[in-house]
Amino acid sequence: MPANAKEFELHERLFDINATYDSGQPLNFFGDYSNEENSLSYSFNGGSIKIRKEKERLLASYEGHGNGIRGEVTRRFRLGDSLQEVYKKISTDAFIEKAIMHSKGMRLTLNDPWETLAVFIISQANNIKKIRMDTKNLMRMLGNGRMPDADALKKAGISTLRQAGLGFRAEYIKNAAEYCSESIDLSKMHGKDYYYIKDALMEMKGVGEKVADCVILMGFGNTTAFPIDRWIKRTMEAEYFNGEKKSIDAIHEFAYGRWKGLAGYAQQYMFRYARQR
DNA sequence: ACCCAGGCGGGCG
DNA sequence: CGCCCGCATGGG
Repeated sequence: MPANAKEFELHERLFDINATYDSGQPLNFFGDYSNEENSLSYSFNGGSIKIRKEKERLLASYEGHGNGIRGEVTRRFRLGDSLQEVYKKISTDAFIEKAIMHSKGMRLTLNDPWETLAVFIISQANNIKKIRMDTKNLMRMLGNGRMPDADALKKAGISTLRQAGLGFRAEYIKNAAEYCSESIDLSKMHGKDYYYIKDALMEMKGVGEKVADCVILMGFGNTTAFPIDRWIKRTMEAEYFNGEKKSIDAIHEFAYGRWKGLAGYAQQYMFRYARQR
């Protein structure tokens, strides 16, 4: 650790760093994980934050100038949420309990809304390895190692975006970048109503219900949102509907009825469990 | 060689 | 509505 990186302890024991990283959340795409020291790092305010565990102690450090790092980490990993309380409330049946046990200590993360929107546009009909690769390409080519903001992406040519590996999603990203730098200000939408944000996001061509729900959950922190991708749809149909095909609307209704304002947590645990099984 | 991937828009019946 | 298809690209 460099001399200017002061390390401090966070008093949270229920935190599985590997599960949190390896969960298809935005930090899985623009953060870095080290196997040797079980640490997760990501850029913040021109510097770099790293969290790691030593025995059962959770430690964080920051490389660069700045303060408020404790607040950033607390907010980013939702340390204000008691996972024990969350588990108690969403443990409605044996299946979800298995999913929870499988990733016990996985934190839901709260990320920058634009960055969340961008990575989940890239995620369409894509796999996690390649989403990560595409994201890193954008960071290297257009963002000086950080996720490029809407302005930077707006100025990029479609051919550049295709070079980054985005394929047909290049048009969607370009479109979203224009919309977010000209027509709406995502940073002013925190705390707004679920449907208000959802409608605003879905104005963009290339942003459908799934991507919008991901942004509401992981970009705005509304845990009512329940993103339904192909894994969740298959899993929900198998576990809760006797294997019958169900519409997205029907699954949403069921999930909200069952897990209420914590449906997003249930979704994240189910997603990781389904994918790793 | 083939199939799949944290979808979405558009066209068709 | 629901269904199906193409979309671009790399990994298994």
